[in-house]
Amino acid sequence: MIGDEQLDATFSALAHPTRRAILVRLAQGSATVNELAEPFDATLPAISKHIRVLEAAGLVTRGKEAQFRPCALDTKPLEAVASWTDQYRFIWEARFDAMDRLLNGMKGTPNE
Amino acid sequence: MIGDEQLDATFSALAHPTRRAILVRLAQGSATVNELAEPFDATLPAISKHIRVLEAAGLVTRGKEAQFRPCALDTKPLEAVASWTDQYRFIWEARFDAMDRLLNGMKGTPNE
DNA sequence: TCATTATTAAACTAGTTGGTTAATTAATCA
DNA sequence: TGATTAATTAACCAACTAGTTTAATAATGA
Repeated sequence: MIGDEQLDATFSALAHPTRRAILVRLAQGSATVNELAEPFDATLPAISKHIRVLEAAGLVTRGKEAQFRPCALDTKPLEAVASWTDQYRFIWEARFDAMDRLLNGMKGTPNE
Repeated sequence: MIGDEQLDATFSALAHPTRRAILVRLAQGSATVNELAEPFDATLPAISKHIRVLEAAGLVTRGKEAQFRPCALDTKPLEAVASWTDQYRFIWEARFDAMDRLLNGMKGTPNE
């Protein structure tokens, strides 16, 4: 199970496009801070702070190799997000099913 | 498809426990602002502001009935979150599969 | 009309966020 | 050792967030 505070940290980490872009990059494998910073206009300290936020949320783990501090993705908090959203899935699937019945002209509704 | 800004708004709306609790309540059906505020210690204006944030993210839609402004859940942004997290699913499923092979003593790995 | 109920607006505050530049730490390399 | 490279820390700032209290709006009901 995942606590409220863990979800707070995860959602707020995911709320920034730069941080989401960093995660997309890390999905392809580990990278150093400089490598991660390269595609962005922001300064290195700014990226460093974003990485910290991701780390605090448990989305990124860090190693230590020579003068590099390689970052790696940890998907556990994303699994937690996925199972949180799953609690609403029945609602949008119900909506989808209703749409589907409508489009197919089959009324599987109570009054038939 | 969903833009970056839409995801920003959605994730940051979901980053607050009070707002997530409001959504849980709304999953059971529409409610007025006062009904939504009832379980919390916060003042009514505070809850009103939270609802606005949810509304701005498209997670809540509002009606107008007499002096009530009933809130209803809209799951579209949650679907967007679910499909965003899905792009990482292969990673955690790979991890799960590896764990599974390990526990079952079957080495389906390259060197065999 | 007047009082009540539901909700929002206004004004303010403390704390956080996201960014900057300049300085510092720490490891490698010549 | 000294220079270079990688990354963080410090100090600062503007904008935003989450909350408050008090006041206003708007519809209902006596």
